[in-house]
Amino acid sequence: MSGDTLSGLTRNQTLVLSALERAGAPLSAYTILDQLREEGFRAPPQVYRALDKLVEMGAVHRLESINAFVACRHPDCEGHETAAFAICETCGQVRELNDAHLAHHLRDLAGKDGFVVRKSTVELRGTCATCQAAA
Amino acid sequence: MSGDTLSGLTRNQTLVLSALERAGAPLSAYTILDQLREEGFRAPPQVYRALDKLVEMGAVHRLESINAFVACRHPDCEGHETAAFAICETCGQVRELNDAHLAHHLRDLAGKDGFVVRKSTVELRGTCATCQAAA
DNA sequence: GCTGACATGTTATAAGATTACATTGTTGCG
DNA sequence: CGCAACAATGTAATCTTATAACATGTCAGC
Repeated sequence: MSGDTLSGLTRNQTLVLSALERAGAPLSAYTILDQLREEGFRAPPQVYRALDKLVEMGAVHRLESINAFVACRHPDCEGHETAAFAICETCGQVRELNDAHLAHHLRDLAGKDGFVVRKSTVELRGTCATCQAAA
Repeated sequence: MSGDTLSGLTRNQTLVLSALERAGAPLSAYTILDQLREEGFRAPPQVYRALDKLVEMGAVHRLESINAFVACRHPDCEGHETAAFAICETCGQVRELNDAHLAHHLRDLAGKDGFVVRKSTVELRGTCATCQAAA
């Protein structure tokens, strides 16, 4: 292997993951790119390639409904293909909801028609407790 | 009112909805645009404006995970904000799953943390029964 | 030192969505 | 009628998100 830094991550992967962990909230690929210009990043593929791998290995989730990426908080949990997310539209914070029940329920629901689920996207947009209280 | 054609839809809204109904499958905004060039469509806003209204009134759903739009098959059902979709990655067909249980479950799950859901996105990608059998 | 595999760098472009502004059309009303 | 007000439409430009294609670098093992 070549540019290892930590537990099998390459330099670019490490940088992208750190940026997401630092943010503690979802970032768009282009925001990450901007934050890593000082580290030498210059073009989108550098970010997207790292993100692809990180998503593949379960360290990062893609939030399809807002075209953004967020570091996974349960690096050791099972259901990376079936996680659900609660996205606060006020503060941008994301909570990862892990519920095996839900995954099962979805599989069953679709399965009634003979549909086989490969990947499920569950994203709830609304207001988190904190922002609710502040309103 | 101005360009009415049917039940309160304007000309452009009618054209866009017809295109989606004709397709019987999800279309991207730009595909719709291309299909409506002969009817005089020339720029994205004409499509997006119509789509916005149609989504708002529940006649069309936006599939966030594939950046596409699909005509709603249950024009009279309740849960337009909580519908779930099974999207076949082989044939492109979409099945709309309506399950009040699921909506409740999601609200409860998020609600444990005090999160209030405004809109939920549930999209399952996989293989439909037909394509499964053909494999 | 060569080679094969993988990571990286770089340019360009595709695809999706919105902003801003000009134009037209309808309606209500003096 | 004439005109103001508003809704829908048309149009150009731009912005954001994502990928394709190709060049370069790096290291392991022979």
